[in-house]
Amino acid sequence: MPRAGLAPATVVACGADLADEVGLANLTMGLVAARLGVRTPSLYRHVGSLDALHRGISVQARREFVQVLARAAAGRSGPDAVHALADAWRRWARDHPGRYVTSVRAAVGDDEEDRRVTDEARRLLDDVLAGFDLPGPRAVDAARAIRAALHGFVTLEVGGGFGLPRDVDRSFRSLVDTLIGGLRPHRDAAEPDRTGRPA
Amino acid sequence: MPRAGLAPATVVACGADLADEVGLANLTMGLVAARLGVRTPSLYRHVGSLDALHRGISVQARREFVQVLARAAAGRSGPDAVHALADAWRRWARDHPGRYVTSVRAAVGDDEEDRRVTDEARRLLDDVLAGFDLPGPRAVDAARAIRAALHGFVTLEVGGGFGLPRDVDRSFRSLVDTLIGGLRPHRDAAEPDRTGRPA
DNA sequence: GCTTTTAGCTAATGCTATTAGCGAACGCGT
DNA sequence: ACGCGTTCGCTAATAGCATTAGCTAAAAGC
Repeated sequence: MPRAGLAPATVVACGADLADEVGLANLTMGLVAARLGVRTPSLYRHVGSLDALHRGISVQARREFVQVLARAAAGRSGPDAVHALADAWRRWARDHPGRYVTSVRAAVGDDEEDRRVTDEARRLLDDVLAGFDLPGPRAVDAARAIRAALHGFVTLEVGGGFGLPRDVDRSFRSLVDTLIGGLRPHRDAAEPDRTGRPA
Repeated sequence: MPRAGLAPATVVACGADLADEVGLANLTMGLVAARLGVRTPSLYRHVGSLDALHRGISVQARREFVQVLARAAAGRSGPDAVHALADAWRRWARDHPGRYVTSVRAAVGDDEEDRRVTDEARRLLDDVLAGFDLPGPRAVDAARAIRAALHGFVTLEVGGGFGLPRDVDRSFRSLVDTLIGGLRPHRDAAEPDRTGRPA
């Protein structure tokens, strides 16, 4: 019997593809094995468990995701960069729903690779926000706000959470504009400008 | 053998409690049965399947959630109402992580009860936003923005997505303020300022 | 070529959801 | 109080999935 020539990365990559196709919740060891032309127990030579497979997919997904975001934001700055980042974020989540779900899970503390790619993502967002000259704590708040808002939006969108699918593009742009509006460096604490226009 | 006196609502309520305690993903028919002092197959007299139990929990959770939000926003208006709503939203999600996860799932079309409570939630948010005098389409965008941002924030928070647990309160307030900042009625469409610096 | 490692296989275990079918408990009308 | 049909909770059984044990043969190193 000729060997299949698998490797951990092969199994993880296949799992990632399947997660996008059938949904992470329906991803099964048997499904991965079938696609790889192999019997289910054979996978355990390459990934320790289904949980380990999830973690592997998560790390791979984050790596890909960060790269896509970095490419989108490259050469841009300010609001332009934020819009580019947001659009890429949303598109990637829509194109890779399974990967996206895994990518949000908190990194397990003991996984070095995991921590590294997570840090990379944080740095990317910091870089995009650097042009706004926010003081330290406000930069943290801003990064969290953008992460939360974009994540929430794409989660609701792919989950069918929005009633009508119509005009979702416009709603997304509006959300991103609102976030950008909150990036003005002044306004020390928690009482924004309630009277004037943003620019 | 004396009967346990179960009812669909009993099983669903117990499932909701357990979902909060052990996480929705770890909610099992056997667990619910054990807590109710009953054997697993007995549950099937009251709920059709594990999936049906999830749907039941979802509807109950949404009902409770909407009521909490309504109570929080009652008697307030404008930014004050938005803050109250947001704080209640976040607190409820933290106190009921299992319920919260189910509550976000898209309603299945054929469930009348489900649709009703979902509409109720939408109306509540519309009411809170009514004080901002937003033109129709902008009100839709605003509602979606708030839903997305709050949902994303609490999801990341309960999932441990934020690196440091410190200052999360401040970040949340900052996010809500930013959202409120985006609720100013003018600014006709979705093209605020894409060229210069935000302020 | 021979040996040591290791990938992939079959067989087996355990957990979970779910169904079938039994006997007792309950509600109701008399 | 009594019978009677309905319904509840139970045991037994089936099926799917994750995972482990242990065999065999391919691959890799000498």
